[in-house]
Amino acid sequence: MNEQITTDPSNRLIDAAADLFHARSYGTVGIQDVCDAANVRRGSFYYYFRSKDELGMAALERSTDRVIEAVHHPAFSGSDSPKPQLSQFVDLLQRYYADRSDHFGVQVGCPIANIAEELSTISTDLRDKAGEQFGRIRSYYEAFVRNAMERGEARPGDAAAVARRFLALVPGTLLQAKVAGNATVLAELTDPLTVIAGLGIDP
Amino acid sequence: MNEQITTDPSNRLIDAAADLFHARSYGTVGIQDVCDAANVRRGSFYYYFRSKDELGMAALERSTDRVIEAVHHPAFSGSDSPKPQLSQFVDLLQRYYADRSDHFGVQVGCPIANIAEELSTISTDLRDKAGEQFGRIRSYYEAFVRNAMERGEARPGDAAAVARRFLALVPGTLLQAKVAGNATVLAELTDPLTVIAGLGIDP
DNA sequence: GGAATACTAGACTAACCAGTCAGTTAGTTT
DNA sequence: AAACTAACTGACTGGTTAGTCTAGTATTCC
Repeated sequence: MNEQITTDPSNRLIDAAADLFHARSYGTVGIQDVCDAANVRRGSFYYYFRSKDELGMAALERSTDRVIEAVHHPAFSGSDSPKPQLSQFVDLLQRYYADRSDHFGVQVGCPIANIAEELSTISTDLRDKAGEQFGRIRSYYEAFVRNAMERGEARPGDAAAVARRFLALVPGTLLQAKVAGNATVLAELTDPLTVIAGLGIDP
Repeated sequence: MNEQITTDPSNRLIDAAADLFHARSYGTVGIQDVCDAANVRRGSFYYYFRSKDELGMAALERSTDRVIEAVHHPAFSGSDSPKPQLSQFVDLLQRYYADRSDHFGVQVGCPIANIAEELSTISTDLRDKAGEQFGRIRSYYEAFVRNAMERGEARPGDAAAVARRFLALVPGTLLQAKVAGNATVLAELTDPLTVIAGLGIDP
């Protein structure tokens, strides 16, 4: 599905790593595992990456690319008004993580949070890279909130602050789904996001 | 501070493990490290615990004990009205994590989320134990919200659902603090918690 | 055709890991 | 004092790890 033999080895390694780190963890996935999944010989690995950390950073970026492409971009880039945008966002989010969890055979959480939680206190490089990826996602939230405010459909205020709350709530909810072993909590996301953004305060 | 030589070896191991897993991660902390910190000989470890996972579960419980004792219990057990309770909660939370982060020399996140994120897809035992610990904390939130609703100081509704949102938002915010390397986002917690709970909706 | 570059690959190193086990010590019971 | 037992220990095992090294092959450019 993701690991075609047609792409170059470097990309295959990144794809495989993004998958494996997401499904398991950084620590429990060895370079050998990634190479096996990417159909690359272990000796060749260090031709493409200087270290496991470097692969981890590339995998973080790849994971973010994927989720933005599947969820944030389609949900927030249209010309819909904020409320349907938000419910489409939650819808796509649910679908994306249902797909991933199905594919891996286990309920997974946010791939960035996964690595960030495991390694932020150990590697500043990976911590910074994770922060960067969260920032990419936050900018989608911020644009959404700012637009909603400008349209007068959200309570006026600090759009950046609201975006930070989105960014805490969404991976937090994904973690609860992961711990519960099912995705039911994700369905409840629309409500608190709506409330936090102060959407539809006009009645 | 936590590791007195006066307590029994089992408790010293659990305390040391809770600290080390919190400061680093489950995977990067070896049994040798825990034994060194607890002043227990490595051969003795398996007299007290059957496996590293068993120690991990005990450490999860210990971490929850600590944070409840320092934050949730004092904040929510008094007879204060909901609003000051909530602001005291955020206050104590900030203080607790400032202390821990100072002690470890690095900004840490939620210790339950730490292990849960790393291992939920790998060990169902640890996943369930983490879920159990989150449940203990959730019950504090739920009691708080239910009380606020009964007092008529919060928008009536599903107290359990609101508690679940608290449980997503708080560790989520702690993760953002960890990734940022500082605790500034924690100061912003009162506001979204208030809004989510629908506190003070009377004006 | 020959040289340079891009890429592949397996063997190897040195360290580390969780877990086992045979055995010792210290204290109590009979 | 002999037998028993709980507490404790260092050495060991089998396996895995990230990363290095060197030799090889394919491709491309001159």
